[in-house]
Amino acid sequence: MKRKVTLKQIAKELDVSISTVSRALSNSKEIGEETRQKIQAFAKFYNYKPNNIALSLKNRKTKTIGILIPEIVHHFFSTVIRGIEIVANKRGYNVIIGLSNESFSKEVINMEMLANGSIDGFILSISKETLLKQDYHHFKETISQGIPIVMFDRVVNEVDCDKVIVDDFKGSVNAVKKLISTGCKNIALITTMDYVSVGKLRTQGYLRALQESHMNPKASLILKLDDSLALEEHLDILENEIEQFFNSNTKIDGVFAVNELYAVTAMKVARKLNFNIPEDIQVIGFTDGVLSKHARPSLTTVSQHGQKMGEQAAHLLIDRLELDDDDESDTYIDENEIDSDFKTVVIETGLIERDSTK
Amino acid sequence: MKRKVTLKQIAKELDVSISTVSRALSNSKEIGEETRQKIQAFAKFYNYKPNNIALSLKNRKTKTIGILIPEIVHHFFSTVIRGIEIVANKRGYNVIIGLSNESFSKEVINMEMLANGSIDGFILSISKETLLKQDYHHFKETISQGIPIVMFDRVVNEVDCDKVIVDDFKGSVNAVKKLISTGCKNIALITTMDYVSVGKLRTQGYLRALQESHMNPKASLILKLDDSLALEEHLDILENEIEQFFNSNTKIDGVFAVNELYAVTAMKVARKLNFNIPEDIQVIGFTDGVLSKHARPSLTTVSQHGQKMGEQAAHLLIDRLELDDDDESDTYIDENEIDSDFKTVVIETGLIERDSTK
DNA sequence: ATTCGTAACGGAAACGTTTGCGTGTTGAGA
DNA sequence: TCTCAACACGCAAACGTTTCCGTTACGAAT
Repeated sequence: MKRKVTLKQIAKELDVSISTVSRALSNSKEIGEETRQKIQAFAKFYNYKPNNIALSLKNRKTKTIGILIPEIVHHFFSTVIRGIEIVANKRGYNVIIGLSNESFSKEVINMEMLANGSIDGFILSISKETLLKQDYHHFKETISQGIPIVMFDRVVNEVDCDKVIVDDFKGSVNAVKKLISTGCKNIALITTMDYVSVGKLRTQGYLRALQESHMNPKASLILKLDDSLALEEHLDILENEIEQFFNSNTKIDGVFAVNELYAVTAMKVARKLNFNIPEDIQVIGFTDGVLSKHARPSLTTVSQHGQKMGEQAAHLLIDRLELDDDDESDTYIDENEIDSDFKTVVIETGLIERDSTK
Repeated sequence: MKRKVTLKQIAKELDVSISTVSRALSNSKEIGEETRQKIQAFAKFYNYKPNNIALSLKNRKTKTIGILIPEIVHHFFSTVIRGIEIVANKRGYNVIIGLSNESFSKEVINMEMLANGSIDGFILSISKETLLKQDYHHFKETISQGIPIVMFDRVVNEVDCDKVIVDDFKGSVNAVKKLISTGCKNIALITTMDYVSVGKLRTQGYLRALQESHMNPKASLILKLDDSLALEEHLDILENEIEQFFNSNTKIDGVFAVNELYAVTAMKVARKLNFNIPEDIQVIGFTDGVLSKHARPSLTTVSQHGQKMGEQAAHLLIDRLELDDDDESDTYIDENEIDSDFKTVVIETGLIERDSTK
């Protein structure tokens, strides 16, 4: 077991000082040609690599970014991670992952763990419980400690930071308009409780689309489901809920669902009730994941472009990190300047038309 | 922007020495009651948290484990990560993720980046390209540097380390036997090229099951597909391949596929060719993911229990890390002892019976 | 011969901790 | 009054780097 070789060991072995070794390896021309060659050869032979931790301590930056998400077994989130990882790696950063599991306390704990020097900045999506409690102190404290945050998808106005979102509102409007334009008269909405920002926006989009087409929204056409039903374990309950919903609204000829699972379940129920898709009922979902492609019939969805969101988020964060490098000067003057230029990047959604619509 | 407070600052502010502050905060009884209270109160007020990087440098351990996987947008891998994260967090570790994207060089690069002090140990699944090249020097070097590795799912005999696998062979045998016992006479196998270990084992399981039932395997019933077809972009090509396969083997009444995608695609093709499932053709897949639950009909699968694999892997790694703590003594004597007790944990597969089988 | 510039290198601080050891003060026992 | 614990605390090293600031030696210029 040959431990990694350090500068000190090289120095001792070659009978020079540590600083000479360090300089020789960084090709400083302060060191004589001969010694430099000797040191570099020795270092290469013993496969010297500088210790990251020591560098982090010295430079006061870790070159790693922390990702904090509610759940990882989730197509959307994992595509975002992939996006982040790609640009992070390309720009010389590592990513470290924390899962909140939709829990407020886990989010706080994780955040504090990583904020103690482990990472340079955060990219995160807020947990449901946090959104419910509307307690954002941990984000604000982290930011005030000089650790930048970039939020994606589930964001919140109360926190000043860079954000990356999709236009949930516009995406929904377009989806519902598509249903309208293909003849739907009674479009149902299957959504979640309002507290998760994205659910709310998608609901608003649905309403706006109806309004713009001079159609009256009916409460009976809106099904609000508890989030826990989205868990795989409660599939049957979800199915029952939707079946009841369908049965008490026989005229439904279009469904807009705020996520993939609701949409495919709606299709399943519709078929069970002997509706034909898309002839009798058309269905559109939000979030383009694996299910949409393989459902029968394949599902028309609003695509969120998770990977692109991740890439954008990573760029935003790293840009800010490297910008901060220069202004280490502790100039209090331009704090306002800096505060004010937080960006919110909006990723365009797309409507991927498949077989569940005409 | 209030930077994180350090021991030094507290010491200065309270006019004591750094060591006194450190001891007071760790409740050392070497420090007088009064000073201790004062320091603790001050620290709490300014929300002092020890700097992780400094601790890592001092303790020569980072309390974070590196995960290296081929792909993250993949149900199986993300469940494994979830498993790892859960026990890692519970035992006080963080996880940092690297993606090889099935590329040998990215695997090496990522490994070297993290091995330079960033992590205490690895949990990984080998990339396809690495398996093809059969070049495992990076694993061996990492291990010889004192950084333990735990491999899961895609493992390899050439490297001495802890491993966590599912019994691909036995799982496949059971699946195929299930098909046989329900009357299938001509069972097709849809698999990948042999170089990925798991594909090979599953193929062997298929053959063994036939053999034990005194059925002759026919080459015409085995479809070996290129891995690239598993990508979502090439769905149609995949579909065509399978359709041709079905057309040239009209007697097929059972299908065993080595992954979920091949299985659902086979079902899609079968239905298109007007076969009824499970009456005319039964189908079983490997890997229980989202698709299996929501396919029509729902797919009977061999479940891999990814989360459990992750949990086991994390336990194995952390156990070894904390064991190594004690034997820092540089005793050369028992190196053999230690080398020899590498464990290979086998996770039992289960057959989840759904509607694609009788 | 003295000064000076410069090439080539070493010392030490700093990043933020922990910890072994040393040291000063106090009180009690002889 | 002297000695000696015990107590309460400070110093400094160490983890592995980088970098600022010396210091030495030597040849050249004055």
